[in-house]
Amino acid sequence: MATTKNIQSIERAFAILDLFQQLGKNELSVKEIAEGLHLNKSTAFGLINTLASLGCLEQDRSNQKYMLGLKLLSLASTVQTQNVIILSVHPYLEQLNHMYDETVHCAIRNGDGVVYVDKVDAGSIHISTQIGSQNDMHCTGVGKCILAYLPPSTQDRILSKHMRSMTYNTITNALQLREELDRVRRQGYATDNEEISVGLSCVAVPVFSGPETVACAISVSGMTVRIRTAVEHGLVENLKRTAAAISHEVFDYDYDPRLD
Amino acid sequence: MATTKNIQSIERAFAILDLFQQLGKNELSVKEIAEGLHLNKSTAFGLINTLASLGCLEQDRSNQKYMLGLKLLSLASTVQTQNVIILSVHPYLEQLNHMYDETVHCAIRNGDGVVYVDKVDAGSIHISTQIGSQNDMHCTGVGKCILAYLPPSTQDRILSKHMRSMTYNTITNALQLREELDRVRRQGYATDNEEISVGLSCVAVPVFSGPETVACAISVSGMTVRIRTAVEHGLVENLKRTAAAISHEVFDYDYDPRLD
DNA sequence: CCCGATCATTCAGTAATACCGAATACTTTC
DNA sequence: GAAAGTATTCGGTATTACTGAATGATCGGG
Repeated sequence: MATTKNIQSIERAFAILDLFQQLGKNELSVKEIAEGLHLNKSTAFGLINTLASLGCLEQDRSNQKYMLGLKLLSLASTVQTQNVIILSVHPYLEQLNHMYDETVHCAIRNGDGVVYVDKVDAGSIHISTQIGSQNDMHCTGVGKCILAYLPPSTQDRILSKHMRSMTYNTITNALQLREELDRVRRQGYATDNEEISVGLSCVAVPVFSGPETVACAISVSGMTVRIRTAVEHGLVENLKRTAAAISHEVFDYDYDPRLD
Repeated sequence: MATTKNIQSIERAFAILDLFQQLGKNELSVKEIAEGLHLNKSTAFGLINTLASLGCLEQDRSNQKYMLGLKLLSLASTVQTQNVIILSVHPYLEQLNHMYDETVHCAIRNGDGVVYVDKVDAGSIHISTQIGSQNDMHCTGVGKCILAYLPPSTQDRILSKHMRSMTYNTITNALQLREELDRVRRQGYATDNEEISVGLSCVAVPVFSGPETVACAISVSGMTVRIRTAVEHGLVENLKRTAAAISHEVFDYDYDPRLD
């Protein structure tokens, strides 16, 4: 990927923006940023000043600290209106939402995690996933769908990392997760059985853009009891059919979703 | 603002990201970017390569073109979970949404326009505003609320620009808009009477963080007939009370919303 | 109210960087 | 299979962005 040498100031600029996420702080001073990234104070200032003048950072006049700017929202908005996958998958999400009145997600791989790129909320209960949020692969339905079809070397790397435990039911053991991924491949869908949040379950399916190539994953999430009922009413088969339809319509790729 | 000289490569990097929005293209080649920004081809390549390795751009392997990356979604997600205004205003939006079952927005000034920073959808009809999208001030309720309280010099600059006509009812005349802004200040609320989209109306109020200082604006939008009915049932007063409550709770600033 | 401490901001010199143009590799088209 | 149009690499160099010290602003304590 990063074949040619990267431009230092751009890397540093985004490191500054990332720092807010990493430290979980909504305001940072020049000093804090400089120290956090081991930069000279005036170097940091130059970067911050540039980012501020571009609207990526904003200064709170009362305490001189900086926070993330609205320009970033605006850029994300463009992503959502331009990304081919997000755009073309959205109507299918709406359709699933109408069928079950549960929260429906679409997620794409991003590095060693997954990013929720689109969401249609249920009418009743709101699930607090954020569009754009980066999530682990091992504890989400969409994550398992994507992980299951990654090349072995990538899988190994991700599995060898520490897997955070979120609930009593999170799979944090590499061996166990491998079995789970095997099952995902055999059955053609993944579940999240209260593995990220107690009381919340989800069913997810991979969307293929080619053989063994997963473009994204879609899922239906909600209260565990409700999801169980939905599964009894054919949720899994419905998701598989939807995924196959997306593969066909959007990616011009056909496969048999094996509805057994 | 831009007091110190900006760092060139960072400006250029964001100019590249902006280019996708400006040209309305979801894919751009190195050549297109270089020409669009009058950069040397290999300079552009260096910038693009860096942005790609950071996840801000992604390359489509089939045609080598680049598109906006998911990293931008992730950054925006952080903005939404960290921005004090967005966070603290959200529950009030929910409350308004529950009362009228109409779409509720919160917008903040960004340069000479406004950015919708939060939205709660109506159950029935979905309005196609994008969180993060930049909008004109002259044809939106929230825009007029914000414009009405800007310092005269800023107002003049914005009013002197060309105002795009969106519908039969859009105010595109500076004199007429000044009258409208006067009314907004006197009445304490603004309306959008099918000025951006036919059939769609909205009522908006400014949220003050200090005397003559508008932090953001909130609005309730929907089909014109429904909004009219809501107004008859006290929508305006409700919005004013909500705005005053936000000013008090969030910004520790009290004023009399003059409910007459 | 003044003094000292802390931090943001400016400035000027310089080492290092990113920029440029040319050369090369790759793709597509005829 | 050649040619045209791109993307990508490379090396020298002018420009740039980095650094450290100086200045300005702000806050708290005496």
